Amino acid sequence: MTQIMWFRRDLRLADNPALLAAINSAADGEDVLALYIVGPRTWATMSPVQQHYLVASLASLNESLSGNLVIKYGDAREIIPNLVQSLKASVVHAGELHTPNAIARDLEIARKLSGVGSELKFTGSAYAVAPGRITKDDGSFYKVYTPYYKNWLKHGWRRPAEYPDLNQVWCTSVNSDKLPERAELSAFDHPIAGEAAALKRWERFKQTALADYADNRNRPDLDGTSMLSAALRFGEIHPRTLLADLEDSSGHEVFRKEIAWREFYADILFNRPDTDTGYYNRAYQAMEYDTGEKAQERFTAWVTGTTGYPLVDAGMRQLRTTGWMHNRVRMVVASFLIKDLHLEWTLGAEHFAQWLTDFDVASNSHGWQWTAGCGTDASPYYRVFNPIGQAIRFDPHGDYVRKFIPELRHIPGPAVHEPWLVADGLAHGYPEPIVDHASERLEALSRLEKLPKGKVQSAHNPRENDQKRLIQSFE
DNA sequence: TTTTGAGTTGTTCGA
DNA sequence: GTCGAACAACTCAAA
Repeated sequence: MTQIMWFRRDLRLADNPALLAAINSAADGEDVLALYIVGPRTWATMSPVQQHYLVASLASLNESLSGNLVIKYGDAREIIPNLVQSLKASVVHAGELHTPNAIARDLEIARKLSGVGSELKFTGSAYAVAPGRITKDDGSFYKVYTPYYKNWLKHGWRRPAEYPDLNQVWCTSVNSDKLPERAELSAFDHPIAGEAAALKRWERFKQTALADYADNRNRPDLDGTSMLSAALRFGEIHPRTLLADLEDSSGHEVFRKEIAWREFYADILFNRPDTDTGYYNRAYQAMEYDTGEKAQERFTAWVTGTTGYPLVDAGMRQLRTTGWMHNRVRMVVASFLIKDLHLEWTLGAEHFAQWLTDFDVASNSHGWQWTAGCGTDASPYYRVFNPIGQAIRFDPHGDYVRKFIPELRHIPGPAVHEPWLVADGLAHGYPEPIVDHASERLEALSRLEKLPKGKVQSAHNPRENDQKRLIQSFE
């Protein structure tokens, strides 16, 4: 008999309750299969940076498991039941996932397993407080961040789980599949994947940047953020591990709130699964967007970082070359796509999904919807980012822009943010602005005013009962 | 049921 | 250059 540990978004050994459950459940004579499954459709839509990061993270996990990680390539709906039958596995252990597609898939697998006398058992999740657990007195979920945060704090979380005993007998009778070839990476630096690298980065962030996080987190020109987003997305480190180290000072508090934002958006998506790609506030479906050839050209300029707005272009190029973009810049490029180019936020969300190594459907979709105005925030309609104002404020010396835009490196200081005002500023091929921000801002405001006023329409959620049933008691 | 205060991240304009 | 007001109306949470 075999216990199966199915790694998904928890590519680590430390503080991994599902792994602990698998090892502790293995009775005398039972081994444990450490398994990861790469889905062909997922793989095909991943950017080169995402593919390389995943492969590196799996290699790191495999090393921690002394080479006993088995990687399969295919549909988990087939692979899991087949392995259960061939190994006569009694239980498949996993950390619970809370996004709509994962819930549907896990439910299907759970049904298949129960049909053959086995079980898909969830222990733990990717969150300090699992989605669905924080509710108001009437049982409904919070739609505003601040009261959610207060209750999230009050709810609290467990201490990190103990380290597993690796003197476990691992199942070695299953062979790994070979993954398809990967596309080549750009020459830029990329984050180092793996649990050890994540812990090291956290230690370094704590010592160098956490104290000033409240001030510096908005500065893309500084090394002021944790750079742990990809590690959190792949579960190389658990938010509990971070929270356990935080104190009461200002920088620590702001960082704690960022962790809570991640959990808030996961909770919103869990309760409104239609918002993975759909509008949270459906009144905005009536928004007027540009279409046609000109819109297509503008979208291409946005994607390739050739809009003529240096901060926007630096961010878009950082995304494609490193697989990451600073949070402040994400808001600026999002605002630019939606309010300056008048294109639908879903286009931007899809592009981010393809290129961000830290892509997380809840944070991505709701981050975009926040900017678009259709998200949970009661965003004032007049909130339109000025791409030049933001650049001068948050990249005050122009260092960030020059790093990612070689055509502008000859312009010193903050003048780089308005190269068309500098003699020879556009001499190295950098384009003129493709739109005029001042007039596009007014255009965006006028389109927003035309939207019908109305209550946020909550879609019926046909999977609600299934989701409630899947909530385990760990968090 | 009604009421009250609050709601991540902004910009512009005029004094 | 700095600073406060204005930019809508609405939903949400809690009393």
